[in-house]
Amino acid sequence: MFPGSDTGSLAGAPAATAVFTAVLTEGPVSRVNLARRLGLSSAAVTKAARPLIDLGYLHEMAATERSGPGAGRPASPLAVRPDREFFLGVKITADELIGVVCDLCAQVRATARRPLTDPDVEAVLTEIGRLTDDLLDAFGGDRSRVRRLGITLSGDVDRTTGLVRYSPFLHWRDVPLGRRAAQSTGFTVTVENDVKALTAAEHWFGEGVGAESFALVTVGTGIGCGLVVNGRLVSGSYGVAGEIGHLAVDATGPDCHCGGRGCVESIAGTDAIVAQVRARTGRPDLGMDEAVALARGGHDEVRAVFTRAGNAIGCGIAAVANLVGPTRIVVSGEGLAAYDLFDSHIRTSFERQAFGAAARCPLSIRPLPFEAWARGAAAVSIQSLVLP
Amino acid sequence: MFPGSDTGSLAGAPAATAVFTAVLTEGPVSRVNLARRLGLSSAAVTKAARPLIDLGYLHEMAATERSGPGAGRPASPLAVRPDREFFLGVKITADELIGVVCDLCAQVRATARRPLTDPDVEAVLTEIGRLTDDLLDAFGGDRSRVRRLGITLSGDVDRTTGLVRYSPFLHWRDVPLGRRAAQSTGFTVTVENDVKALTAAEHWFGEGVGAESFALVTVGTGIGCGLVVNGRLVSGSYGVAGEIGHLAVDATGPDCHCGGRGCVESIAGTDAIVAQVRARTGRPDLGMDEAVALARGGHDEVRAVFTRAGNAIGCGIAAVANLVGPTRIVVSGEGLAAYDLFDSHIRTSFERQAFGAAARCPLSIRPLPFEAWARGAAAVSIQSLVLP
DNA sequence: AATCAATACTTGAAGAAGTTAATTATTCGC
DNA sequence: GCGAATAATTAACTTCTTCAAGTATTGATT
Repeated sequence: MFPGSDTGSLAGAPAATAVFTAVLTEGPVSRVNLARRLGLSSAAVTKAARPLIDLGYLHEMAATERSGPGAGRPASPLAVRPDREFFLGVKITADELIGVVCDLCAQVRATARRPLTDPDVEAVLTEIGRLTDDLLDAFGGDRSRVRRLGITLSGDVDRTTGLVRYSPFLHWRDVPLGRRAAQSTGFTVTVENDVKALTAAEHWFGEGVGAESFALVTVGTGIGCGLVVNGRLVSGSYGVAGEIGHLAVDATGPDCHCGGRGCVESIAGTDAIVAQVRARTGRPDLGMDEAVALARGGHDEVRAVFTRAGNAIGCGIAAVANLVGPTRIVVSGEGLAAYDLFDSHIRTSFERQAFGAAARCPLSIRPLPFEAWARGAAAVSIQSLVLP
Repeated sequence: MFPGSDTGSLAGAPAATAVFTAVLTEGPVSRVNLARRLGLSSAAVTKAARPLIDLGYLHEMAATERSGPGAGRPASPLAVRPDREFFLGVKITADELIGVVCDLCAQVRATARRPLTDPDVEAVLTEIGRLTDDLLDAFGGDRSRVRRLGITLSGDVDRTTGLVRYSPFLHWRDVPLGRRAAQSTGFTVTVENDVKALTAAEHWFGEGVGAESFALVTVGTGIGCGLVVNGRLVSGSYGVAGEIGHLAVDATGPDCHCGGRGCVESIAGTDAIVAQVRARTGRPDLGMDEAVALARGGHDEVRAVFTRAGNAIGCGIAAVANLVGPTRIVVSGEGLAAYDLFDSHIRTSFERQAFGAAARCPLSIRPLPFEAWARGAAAVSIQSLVLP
């Protein structure tokens, strides 16, 4: 198939795939440098790079760094042409679709949203079609360069077939979303679980770049975790992986809706926090924003709820560090809007509970921009260029 | 290098390595079957198999299964010749060396032990030399077919270089054990962490065969876990992985020697159990055997200690299932001598705490024969034939 | 300015590894 | 015995990669 064809993926030639992926994720690199990193000869890199350059995916940059005192021919580092191709990303939530257009470097070029009222498959497909139209309008660039669409949602998804095995919030079972969306939109479609997609995005284009293993923790109503181990996303044999939210961290903790007890999510999930704050303040109508306001205002009992939540999250993250030993960990999600209330407790509890040198694992705690989830969807679409 | 050379490893030709590994782990298989599993053409399998047969590692078996109603030429399945080569395995513990001789199929052919009194590197090397001599004597077979030695111990080990980065129980730091043992014994030496080696053994030759992901939990004084994800052993970026013993499962639990609180090991480790039983019975001299006897005899308070321990272990295992979603899990270790006291509590707690379909993960709970640890060492030595 | 050493990249021949398609081998059911 | 079905092998070819040699470009030295 590749090289030469403008129709499909860049997969097919092992070295070409490796070269493209390395340039995409690790920025401009010289051929010699690539050869060292990939365990190839520099001749192989030269040959693998040529068709990628000819197709417009890569180009040579002017030399930047001087290579030391002694001289030598300066490198012509290879870099990605971000404008070569654009990618749509759509994240399906319970009440809306969030969409972005990204370039080849996963930079967001346009965004759009649409409310979602009906979880029926046909209705969702229709809305996806409208959203992609909106996105293309907002994008304004060359539409012929937009050929791929990534869709993500919470649930058990088979990326290779585009099948949604089970999605609780949409009440879907075995929906061939990839095939259906490809038919209705005409794009090449990739479907992936939302947390895994966000993890993949961070691994290729964010703080996880270059990490052999990596974890991304999302904090919100649910608490999830995406894992990269030995350079590959962890999928889980029974459709379950990264369920950090249902680790048991408190034997005397509350019963969780999952059937377990003392789960991280039943202590630190957004809903759980609100429930606890309501119980302690005796105000059954109170929401998250008020809870945060009370805590920031110094209400001791409410603060204690956030402290306990932060500790639970820290224990969960420490569990990830102790079990799989990621090179780095990113903590994110809409639950971190109240970031200041959690941050130090997460860190303290993580450092106490991480075993030995695992405590050295760098922890980035930061909220996500709203379109990050949709960017994750676009990122898996970018990955579909080179992954099988 | 390979094919043709009798000197080194069988690595070098990707397909040959894959074929050999598949035949080794998945028993006699026909070439066509191998081709399907490995994604190769049957021609490629034929070519890859020939040098392995010529070197005496594989042979053709007589056809066994009839291939259905309609007929066809019967397969000549490829099988491993167990006697082609033998492997030494040595596990270093705090007070003794345990050694085995295994054949190519990881069947134990001979065993030996030596007490260890001095943790000094030179002393350990000397004892390893004596133990391998004892093993060869006990083996009685063709010594020229014994060329590889695997050594395992608790601690942070770099398998690729044979470096023991840190081993607390021997007080070793940065000991090049692989190189030293190779010099002193003349064997090709592989060094690996003991739990990882046992996991690898179980993955290639035990209950983990064929599993894309797999976990082995060892229960004893320490509680550890080896993980295989996407077919590869998990190493951990900071020398930490599989530390299931230091997951926090009880926010109100005892302080652990690791600095954390409510760790599985501080509740369910052998030492922790003994300490709790001593405290509850007021008998400070009591040992594990007496504790087990009391529990079996129906002493309620002592039984409660074992129940709590089983629950903690179950929570830890559920954490593994929720995070990495292994295809199957084996629980083992000397702490399971009192297997009957744990078994049901481990299962109950696992099933309660495993999220959704993760509870379907098959759990094998069984004690280990004493030489299993040394067999793990031999297994990594067998793996060194084909792994880089 | 000419030369040298160092580094980056390219080229073409040669080799390794895999594929396809045709061929041979062996069995069952008729 | 014959045809259908399955397994294994062979041979020609494709693809990818390396090796060894050569070209390109720079800074430092003379």
